[in-house]
Amino acid sequence: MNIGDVANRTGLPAKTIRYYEDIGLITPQRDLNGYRRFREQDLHKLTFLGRARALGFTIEDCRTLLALYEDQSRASADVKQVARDHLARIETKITDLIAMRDTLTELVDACAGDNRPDCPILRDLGGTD
Amino acid sequence: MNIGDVANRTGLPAKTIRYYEDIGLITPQRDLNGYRRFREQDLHKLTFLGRARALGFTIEDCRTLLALYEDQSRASADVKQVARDHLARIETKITDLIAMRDTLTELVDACAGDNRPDCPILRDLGGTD
DNA sequence: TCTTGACCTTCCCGTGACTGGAAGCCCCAT
DNA sequence: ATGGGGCTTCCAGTCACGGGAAGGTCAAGA
Repeated sequence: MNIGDVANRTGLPAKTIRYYEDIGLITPQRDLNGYRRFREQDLHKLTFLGRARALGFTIEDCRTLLALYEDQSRASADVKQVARDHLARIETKITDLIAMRDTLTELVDACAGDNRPDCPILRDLGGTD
Repeated sequence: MNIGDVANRTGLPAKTIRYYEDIGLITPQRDLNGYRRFREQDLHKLTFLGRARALGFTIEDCRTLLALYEDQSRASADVKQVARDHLARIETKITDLIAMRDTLTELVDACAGDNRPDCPILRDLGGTD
């Protein structure tokens, strides 16, 4: 299978697939003409990577998870730890974003949004209290 | 005032302040020895930038907001629009992150986290349904 | 057989908002 | 004069790709 077919079947852009090879996440074979030749195993890995990335895991997390995935003697505790760390980072991000959202919502609500210059948003940012 | 004092008073790293000058957000004067000399006006702008960045506005948003801030004849509607667009982006991010969090939480909860290899997290990622 | 167009290859640059570090100048105190 | 801290510029790296150029390959149609 060529990269275009793999891109179609995995939903990953060809560029991304090449990038994943560059950084050693996958190692597809090569045809005589230099084209990458993907086997089912590669497709499977790429699907794995696509899902892990969709869950927000970093590339390095993905590398770890992929290694665990392939290691039949892994301990599920190791996988769980990676996921839990990632979950904690996500929780932090959500908390931060919600704080931003709340502040912004207040400011937006307080702003008349007309053609006059007076604006609580700018007042807050400028610290003109 | 030199950059170190400004960094202390604004809480922004000196590197960041230099960067903001590089990209034209501020234009401090220079002493004869080449040192940046900051006036109150610069400090005020930097504080503004610090707050706007803390609310997650992009640098380009900040550039726009700063221009509006300095424009005495602005319409508050323009400010509000920038803030509302940003708010919408934040809401989207929050939604995405919450979806990730929920999925991850389910997976983490389902994983025994012991020394056996069986793991629902990897099963899900691998799509072995 | 030739050509067209879709595919594939590598390589390099750009993204956002900085951060780290090197090399070197400046200033003040001892 | 020497030491230490602060300042300067410039270059490179971050993360996970995306855009685009220059060129090789392949299958189908005229």
